Amino acid sequence: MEGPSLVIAQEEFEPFLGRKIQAVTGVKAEELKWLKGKSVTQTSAWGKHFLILIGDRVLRIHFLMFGSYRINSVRENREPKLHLKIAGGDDLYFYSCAIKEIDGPIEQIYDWGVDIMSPSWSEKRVLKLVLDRPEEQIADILMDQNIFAGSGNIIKNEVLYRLHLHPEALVRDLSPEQQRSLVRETREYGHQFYEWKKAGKLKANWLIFRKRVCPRCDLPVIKQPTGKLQRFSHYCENCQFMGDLASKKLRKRGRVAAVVAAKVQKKTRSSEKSLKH
DNA sequence: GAAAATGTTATCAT
DNA sequence: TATGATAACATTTT
Repeated sequence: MEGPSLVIAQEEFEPFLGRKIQAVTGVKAEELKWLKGKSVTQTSAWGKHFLILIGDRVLRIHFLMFGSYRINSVRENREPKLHLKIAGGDDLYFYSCAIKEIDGPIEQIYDWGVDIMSPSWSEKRVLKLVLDRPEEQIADILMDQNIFAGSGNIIKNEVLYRLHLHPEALVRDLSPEQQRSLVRETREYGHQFYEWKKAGKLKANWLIFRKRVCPRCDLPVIKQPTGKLQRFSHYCENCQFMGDLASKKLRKRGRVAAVVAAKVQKKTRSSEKSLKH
């Protein structure tokens, strides 16, 4: 689950705030039985962390790749990690997720300036963090939760495709404009993701992720692990480039090579000339 | 039915 | 001590 989905979760949990927890069951019930009789004060989200505040205690839920939650419906043949029975007859279920109590207050442990979904998101701060890592591949940068909290593999691939950037391009090979648009577009796409997901149209709007051919040029999509993280990248070799500075360098190298070739040619010609004499 | 995949964390090795 | 590789976890989709 990526960041935008957690914002939706947070909205869906609002009706249960301040209502008494009548019963706690599920795999983690024993260690979480202290929840009984209490009520959720607030929920929050930072990146992919779903935070449940109960007074001054904080539960952190991470859905990882396969986690899910249900409100007033159960998943068949599955035991929830946690099931909260709420006064008034509502039920909250958490499946296949990592639940951990953490030490608050959350404002001191989380920096919302890097959360792509937060109103406190700071372009300046994020750009600085990106520029601090000139040698890294941008595919790795977009998965780094300390820089783009909430961004995941879908967001990574879609953003890079939209910007015509190759996943293996290095931060330092991007022009300053490209570096800035990388930062802006990731947040922008996160919000787009949120709207599409709420409308049930997320998959319909994927351009490159899990696609067979490039929607722009019809060539086959490359799918291979990239960077130090070795997560799969989906990209088009024809439409995504290594960055403006990288291509400038290549062009320059090309020009230098051409000049050298011309010199060699000239030299050869003149030595041929002197041989004739 | 195998393999990959909206991902992170703990543990062991270097 | 820090960095890196590997395993563990868990379940739907391809």
